[in-house]
Amino acid sequence: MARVVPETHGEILAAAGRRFALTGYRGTSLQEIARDVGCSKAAVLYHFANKEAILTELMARPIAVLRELDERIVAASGPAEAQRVAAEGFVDLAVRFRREIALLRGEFAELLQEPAFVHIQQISERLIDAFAGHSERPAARIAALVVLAGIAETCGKFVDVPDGELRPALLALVRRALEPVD
Amino acid sequence: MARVVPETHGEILAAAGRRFALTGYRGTSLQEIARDVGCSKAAVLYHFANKEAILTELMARPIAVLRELDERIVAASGPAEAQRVAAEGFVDLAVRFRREIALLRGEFAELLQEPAFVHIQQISERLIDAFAGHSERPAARIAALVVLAGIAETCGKFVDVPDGELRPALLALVRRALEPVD
DNA sequence: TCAGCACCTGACCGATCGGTCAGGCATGCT
DNA sequence: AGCATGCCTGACCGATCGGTCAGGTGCTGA
Repeated sequence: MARVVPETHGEILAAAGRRFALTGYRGTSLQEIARDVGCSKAAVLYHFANKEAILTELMARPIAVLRELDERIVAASGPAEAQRVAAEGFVDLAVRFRREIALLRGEFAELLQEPAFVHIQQISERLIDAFAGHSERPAARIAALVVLAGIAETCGKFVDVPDGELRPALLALVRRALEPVD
Repeated sequence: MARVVPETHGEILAAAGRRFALTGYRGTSLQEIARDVGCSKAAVLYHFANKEAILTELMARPIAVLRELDERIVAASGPAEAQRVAAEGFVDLAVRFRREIALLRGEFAELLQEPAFVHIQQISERLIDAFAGHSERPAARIAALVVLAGIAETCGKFVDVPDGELRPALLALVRRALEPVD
C-alpha cells in the first residue's frame, strides 16, 4: 500500500504564490507562508533551502519560456523581424504567465540583482533593443521601455480578462505604441 | 549677527532622496540616511516625526501638482477633452518630477496604502478613466493602465534625457497608444 | 549671569526578519 | 526487533528595523 506522502512542498508553493501576489516577495515572511500552510516556519525551510528558492521554483517555467523567446529574437533575420518576434512573444508570455509576473509586483529591479536572476537582466535589455528596432534614437528606446515596463507591471491585474481578449488587446497596443523600424 | 543655523533638515531630505532613488523607500534605512548626512539616526528623527514624513515632504510638490491636474480633468468639458488634458498633464508631471517619481521605484502599490497617500489612489483611478476616454471597453482600459504604469515606472530612468526631448517623445507615445475617443 | 531653547548624541527598546539546530515521531526495510 | 530515513517541531540565533528617551552642549535673549 502506497504510503500517504504529504504534499507540503506543493502546498508551500501555492501559499507562497498567493502571498507574493498579495503583498510582494519582500513583503511576505516565511512565517506567514507557514501559517497559511498550517506548518512551522522550520518546515518551510526543510522543503526549500531558503526564501529565494521558493521564488525561483515559482518562476522557473516563465523564465524558461523567456529564455526561449530570447533565443528566437537573437536568431531573427533583421530588426523588423526581431521587433515582430519580440512583440508577439512578449505579449504571449505576459498573458500566459501574468499570475507569476504579478508575484514580482514592482520588485523587478531589486530581484534582478539577486544572483539567481542576473541573466534575466541581459535578456530584458535585448528585449528592449528588439522593441526599439535596434535603433539608438531616444524616442524609440523610450517607447520600448515604457511599453515593456507597463505590460510587465500591469498584466497581473488582468486576471479576470480572458486570454482571448487580453492577448489581442495588448498586441494591438504594442503595435500602435512602438515606432516602426525604419 | 545671524546665527549659523545648521541645514541638517535639508541635508537629510537630499540624502534620503538619493537613497530612495537608489534602493527604494523600503530598502533604505534611517541608519543609512544618517550615515550619509554624517549625523545620528536620532538626529534624523529629531527633524522628522518618522520615516514616512521624509517621503511625504519629498513628494509634497509633485502631489500638489497632481491634485491640480485632477481638478482640471474633472472640469473638462467631455471625454475627448478629458483625455487630452490628462495625457498632456500627466506627461508634463512625469517629466518635471521624474526624479521624485523615481523614488517610489515600483512601490506605488504598497505606498498608496499608507494613510498619507490614500487620496492619490482615487486620483490615479480618475486618471486611468480619463486615459480610457471614460470607456468601459477592456481594450481601452488596458491601454490606459499600461501606458500610465509604464511611464510612472520608467520616467525616472531618463534623467540624462533633456526635458525638451523627453516630453514630446512621451506625448507622441501616449497619443499613439491610447485609443481615440469614440 | 543664567534660564531656556534648538540641536544632537548614545544607549536602549520591542518587534520582526531569515535561518539553524537538536531532537521527536512515524513509517518502511532488513 | 532494530535501524535508517523522511518529515516536522519548538527553541533559539544574530541582525536589522523604526522609534524612544534621558541627557549633554552651545547659543541667545533677558
